[in-house]
Amino acid sequence: MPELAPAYDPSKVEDRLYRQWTERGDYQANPASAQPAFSIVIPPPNVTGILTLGHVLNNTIQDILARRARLLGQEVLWLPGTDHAGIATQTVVERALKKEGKIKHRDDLGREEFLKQVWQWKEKHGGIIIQQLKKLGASCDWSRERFTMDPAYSACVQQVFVDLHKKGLIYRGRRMVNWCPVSRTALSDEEVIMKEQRGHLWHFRVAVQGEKDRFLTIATTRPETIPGDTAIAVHPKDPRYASLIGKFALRPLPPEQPESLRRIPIVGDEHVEMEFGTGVLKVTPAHDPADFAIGQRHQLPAIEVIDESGHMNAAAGEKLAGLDRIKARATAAEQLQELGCLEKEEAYTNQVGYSERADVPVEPRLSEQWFLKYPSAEKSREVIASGKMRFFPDRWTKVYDHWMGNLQDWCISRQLWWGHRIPVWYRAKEIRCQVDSPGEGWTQDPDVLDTWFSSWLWPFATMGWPAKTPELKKFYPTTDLVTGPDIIFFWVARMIMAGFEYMGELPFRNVYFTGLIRDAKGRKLSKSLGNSPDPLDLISKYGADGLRFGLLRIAPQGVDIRYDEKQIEEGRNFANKLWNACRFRQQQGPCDSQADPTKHPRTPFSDHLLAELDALEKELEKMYANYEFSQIAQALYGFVWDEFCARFIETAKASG
RNA sequence: GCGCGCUUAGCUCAGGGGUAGAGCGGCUGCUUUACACGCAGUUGGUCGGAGGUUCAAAUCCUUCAGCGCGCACCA
Repeated sequence: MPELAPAYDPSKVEDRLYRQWTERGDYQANPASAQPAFSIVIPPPNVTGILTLGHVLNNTIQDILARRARLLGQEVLWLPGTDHAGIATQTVVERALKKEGKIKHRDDLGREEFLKQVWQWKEKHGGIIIQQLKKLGASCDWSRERFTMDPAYSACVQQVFVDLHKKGLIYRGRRMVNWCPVSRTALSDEEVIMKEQRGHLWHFRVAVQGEKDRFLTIATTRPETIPGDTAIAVHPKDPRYASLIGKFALRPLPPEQPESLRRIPIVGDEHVEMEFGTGVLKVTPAHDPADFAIGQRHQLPAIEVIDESGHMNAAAGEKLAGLDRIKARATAAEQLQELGCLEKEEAYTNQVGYSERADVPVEPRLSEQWFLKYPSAEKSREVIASGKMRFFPDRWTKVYDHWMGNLQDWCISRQLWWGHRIPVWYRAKEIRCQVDSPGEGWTQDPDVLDTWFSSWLWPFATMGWPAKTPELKKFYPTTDLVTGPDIIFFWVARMIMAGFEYMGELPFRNVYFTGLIRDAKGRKLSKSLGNSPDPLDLISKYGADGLRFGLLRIAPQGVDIRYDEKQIEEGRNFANKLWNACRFRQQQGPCDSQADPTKHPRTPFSDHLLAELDALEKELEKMYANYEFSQIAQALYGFVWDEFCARFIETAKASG
C-alpha cells in the first residue's frame, strides 16, 4: 500500500468511491428483504433546477439517515426523483423564449409547439440536479428514479382527480380567486405572499341622492376600481350613517357615464369597521374577496373593470381603459381631483398579496375554476395532534394544526400548459369526468392541475400505486421525511391527507424540518442577490464531505442557518484531520485486520479512549433519536480531534 | 391584530436551576519526525432590559424592547 499523501485530496477519492458504491448496487433497495425497512422519499427538486445550499442541507440529512439505517442492518429505500414544477418551469421557458426573441407571448407558439419546447428544455436541463446530487454523495436508489410527468405517475394523478370528483370533493365554481396577471392563471392561497406596500389612502366624496348637501367620504387604496363599485357599505349600527342605509349615492367614475348607471345603493354590513378610515367602504365585488362576500350578501351586481392581463377594460371608462392597473391608480386619483371630489391623499402602508413566481401584485378576480374540498382532513389533523406522527422541531405542530383547522377549498386548476391536463371532457352542454376521451366530438378541459396536486401523491405514486406492489408493502409508510418548513402547507399537509385517503395510512412517521439558509447578513439566499454560492464550486474547493460536515455542524434544529464559507473550510479541515490520523497509523507499520481486539495489550490510555468511545456511542444514539444533527457532528468532531488525535495519538507517540 | 421563534465572547452558535462552553477570529510562540487544512499557549461574556419564584436563575414565571417568520377579508 502506497503511503498516503500528507493532505487529503477529495477529488482523488470521491468520484471513484461513489462509482464503486453505485456500480456494486449498494443503494438498491430489495423489497423482498427480511430486514426491517427504512424508507425516505426525496422531496423532488424542480426538474430544471440546479442544486442550492438548501438542497445540500436537506439531502445530506437524508443521506445521514439512510446510511445510518444501513449500518444498523435495515433494508433502506431512498427514493429519488424530480418534479415537473408547472408554473415555475413554464415561466422559465417562456422567459427564455421571449429573451431569444422567438415569442412575445406563449399564444404566439400555440399549446402543442410550446409544450414541445418545454420538453426540449426538460431534456436539456432535466438531468443536471440529479448529477449534482450524485456529486454530493447522495445514496439514493437511482434505479427507482421518478418524475411527476412519467406516464404511470400522470395516470395516478388523473385517477385521483376522477375519484375525488366522483366523491363530490372536486367541483367547478365561479368564484373569487387569486389571479396572476403576468402568468395569467389562477393561484392557490398558498402561492400568494403578503408583502408590505407603501402607497396612499385617497379620501373622496360622494353625494347622497335625495339628501341635500349630504356627502359621504370614502377612504380607498384602489381608486382605479371605483368604476367597478356597485355599492357603498357602512356599519348598520354606525350612528353617523345608519339612517342612510337604503338610499343611493353617485359613483364618481367613470364621469362620462349617465347618472342612472352610476347610481349605487348604500348598504349596511357588519364587515365594515367603524373606526377605520371614515367608516365608509366602497364595494367592488368583482375585484376584492371581502367585497365579493358583501356583494353576495346584498345581491349586488359585479362589474369587471380589470382584464386578465391586469389592464383596465372599457367598463373602466375612456380615461382608464387600456391602462395598466398600477398606472390607472394615479390616473383615477387625478380624475377625482379634476372632478373636485378628492378630499385628501395620505401616505399609507398596507399588506398586498404578491404572486410567488412572477412577483407582482395578485389581482383578485372572478373566474370559473376547479376546487377541491380536502379529503381525510380530520384524521390528518388528529394524527399530529395526538403525536402519532411527529414533527421535529415540535413547534411546527401548532402551525400545522392551525392551518388544518381553517382549511379553505383548494383552487387546483391552472390556466397553464405545462402540467397534468384536467380529465374533464365537454361536448355541447355535456360534461364528463374520466381519464380517457369519451369519443368523437368531445374536447378536453384546457386547464392543467396545480403542481402540488401531483406531488401530494409522491410517497405512494412513486412506489407503483394503485397496484399493490411489493415496494408499497415493504416500504410504505415511509419512515422519515426531511423538508423545509416553507412547504408545510403546500406539500406536507397535503401528502398526509392524500396518504390517509388513498393508502388508509399516514405517509411517513416523522417529519424533520430543516432551517432556512441565510447569508452572513441574515438575508435569504437568492440568485438575484448574488449571495447564493454554487455548491459545486464549494465541493471542488473543499470536497463533498467538507461541505456536508461544515454545513451540518452549523445547522441546529429548527433555527435558520447563517451560512459562512469559513465553516465549510472547517469541514474540510476535519476531513483532513481524519485522513492524517490514518496516515499516522499507516506509518506505524502493517495492521492486522483479523486481530482480536480483546486480546490486544491495553494501556491506561487505550482504556480511557475506549471508555470515551463508549460514552460517545450512547450520546450519539440519543442524538440520532432526536434528530440533533449539528450536535452529532459536533460530538464526532470533538471526539476525533481532542480525544483521539490530541490525546491518544500524542500519548502514543510519547510512549513510542 | 393573533401566534411562533430568536437575543449567551469580536463572529457563528451549544447549554436550559448549582464554578459560563465550542469553533472561528485576535494575540504569543512553534520548518516538534500524521496533519500550517497543523501544534502549544493566551485573550475575551454583569448570558437583551426590568421585575418575580428559589438557599441558588443564562436556565423557571411575568413584563418590556429589538430582530425574524407564519397566519389574518381594516378598505
